This record gives sequence, C-alpha cells and structure tokens, in this order.
Amino acid sequence: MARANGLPRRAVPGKSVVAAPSAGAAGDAATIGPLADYIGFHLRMAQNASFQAFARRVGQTELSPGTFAVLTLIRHNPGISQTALSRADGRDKSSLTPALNALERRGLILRQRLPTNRRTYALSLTPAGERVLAGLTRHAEAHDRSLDRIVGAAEKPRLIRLLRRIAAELNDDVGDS
Amino acid sequence: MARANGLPRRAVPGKSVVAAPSAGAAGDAATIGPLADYIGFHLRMAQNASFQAFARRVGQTELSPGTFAVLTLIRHNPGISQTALSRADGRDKSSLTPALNALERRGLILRQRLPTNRRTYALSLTPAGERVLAGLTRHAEAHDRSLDRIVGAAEKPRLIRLLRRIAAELNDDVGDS
DNA sequence: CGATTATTGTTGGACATAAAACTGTCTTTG
DNA sequence: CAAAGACAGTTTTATGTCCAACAATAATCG
Repeated sequence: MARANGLPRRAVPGKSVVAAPSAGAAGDAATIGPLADYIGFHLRMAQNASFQAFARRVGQTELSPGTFAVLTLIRHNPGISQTALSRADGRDKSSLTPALNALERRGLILRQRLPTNRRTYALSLTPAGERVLAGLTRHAEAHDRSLDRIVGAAEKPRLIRLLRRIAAELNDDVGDS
Repeated sequence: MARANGLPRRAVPGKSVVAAPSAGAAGDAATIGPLADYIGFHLRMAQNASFQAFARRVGQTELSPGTFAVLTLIRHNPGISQTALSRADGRDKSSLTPALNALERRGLILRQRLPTNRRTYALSLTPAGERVLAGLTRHAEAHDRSLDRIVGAAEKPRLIRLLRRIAAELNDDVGDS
C-alpha cells in the first residue's frame, strides 16, 4: 500500500464541507465525518497500519506476517490440530491449509498423522522452524516495541484488555445465534 | 514483552487462555503463549471479530461492510477524488476501483469528470445512494453501540484515541523512512 | 454390528486487497 | 513550445480470506 502521509490527522468530527471541485484531489485530507466516532472504523485503520508496518519490517524474508502467529502457536501447543490452530489464530481452517502447505514444503513444520486418530494432523516445529521463528520473533518484538512506544506503557494493558474483550464478546454472539 | 526466542513459558502476565499442558489437539483451547503480549495480535483478532459481526448484521443486503465507510466518506466530502478517498479509507486506490464500479453500476454514486482536470473523478452520492447510506448507517450505529457496550462509555474515547494514534504514527513511518 | 451423525482437513468458488505496470492527462522546465 | 516528470485511475497479477461442498475417518446409537 505504500502511501505516505495522509491519515486524517486534523480531521475533526462533525461536518465540514468542501465545496471546491478539486476538494479531495491531491493534498487535502478528507474529513472522516461521523466515522470518527465508530470504534470499528478505527480498529480497521489501526490493524491495517500495524499489519503493513510489520510486513515492511520482515519484508526481506519470504515470510508473511501471518506466519509469525502460526509458528508461535504451534511452538507453544505442540501436537495441535489444524482446526484448533485455526480457532486460536482466528482464521478459517481452509485459510490455513495453503499456509501450512508452504511451511511444510519449506521444512519448518511437521504434520504427523496420529495412529489414534487418522483424521487429524499433529503439528510441530522442526529445528529449522524453531530457528526461523526465533528470527521472526525478533522482528515481532521490535514491531511491538514501537507499538508500545505509541501507546504508552501505562495504557498497554488496558488496550489489550479491551481488544480482547471485543474479540471474545463479538465471537460469543456468533455462537449464540 | 518479549521473551526472546522463547523457551517454554506458559504463564503470561494477565491471562492466558487455558494452560492445558501439551497437546492442543481437538477440543482443547490452545494457549496463545507470548502472543498474549502483542498488541498487533489482539488488534487483528478484534478487528476481525468486529468485521465479521458487522457483516453478519448487514448480511441480507448485498452491501459489504467496507461499503459503509466509502459511502460515508463520499457523503461528507462531496467532490472527493478516488485517490483522496483511498487515503482517507486506508485502502489502496486500486482496491477502490472495483468497489466504486459496483456502486456506480447500482446507481448509488456519481463519477463526474471535471472540465478543469480530466484525470480525476469527482465522487458524490445519488439520492439513491443517500437512502442506502441511511439504511446502512442504522446498522453501523447498532453495531457500534454493541461495541460501546463491550468497551464501556468511559473507555471509548481513550480507545479511539489510541487506535488513531497507532494508525497515524505507523503510517507516518512510511513517509519518513 | 450397521447406519447415521460428527469431525478433520481439502478443494472450488467468490471476493477483497495490494503492488506494479500501464494509459491518459496535467505541470514543470529548459 | 517540447520534453520530462508528476499525477489519477485502471488493469494485471498474486495473495489471502471466507464459505460451502466434499472425502475420509471416527463416534454414536438403534
């Protein structure tokens, strides 16, 4: 995405009208209007920025940002199944299939069939996977440190608690329905 | 935050989801391990949940969740260009093209060429677009009210301020670097 | 047992998105 | 003015994602 400046830094909630025909054309930042009050909008903007920043940081390596979470989850839940992994990672299991194929092909993970249940795979990291994860973790930590700096140490726990609550309660709703 | 190349370490400050010893096989909830401390991870989980919940709410209509932001931005910045819109919305301009095509085809927006600059389109809502936006806005408000309820009225401004800061500063880095 | 139901993972279809290359238009500059 | 550059929007290409349908395996229960 690579676009430089522009987030609505000075955009003020409320209405402002740009009548000039070339209003939003080049330099002008647009007003986000009532979006300013929507949590969902800012959630998307922040997540997107964070994703892009992380991708930029690990850009060199061939590892996509999502890989980090997958490897970490496998690392800390050896023997986990793909379905359980998809739940923990918040992605559909069918989205995980190609990602895990790539990781297996590169020799970073192992997929072992269990004799007790031949439907599921037991996932684990190979030594090479451990090494790659260690490298990725350094990037992830640097990335999160810059997030910490932006958010402030005092606010961080509160922010995480709120984000967590949002994910938990909105996902609960799906089950209820 | 950050245990470097993390050794088996299950207990994280705050709360980790179930500390089932090994084997996160089927029914077990997995531990997210060190991910618990990453803002970026929770950002993705929360955004994802919010997106899904909103999509579920407007599911009937053929309107994708992202449509709401686009229509609102056009509504409050009549005459805006596609590039400026893409900046305000945090999406690449090339991603906007198909979305705007669909909106135009359905008669919800107008794309007018300006005599003064025939490169840019001046975007605006049609009366039908205004009506559709009004309907979508009801959904969006209901959705955000449920987010408000989860977050708490007291925390909301703080949360939005933090999210905004994250988006702004991480995007600044792109330009600065 | 045997038939039905649930589960695990994969495939196919439909979209959304970004990045880069490209076209057409304006702007700058020598 | 003409050439070179900047800019707006589209197309192309490549992913990533979900959902629904499926095949293989397991569990249930009649």
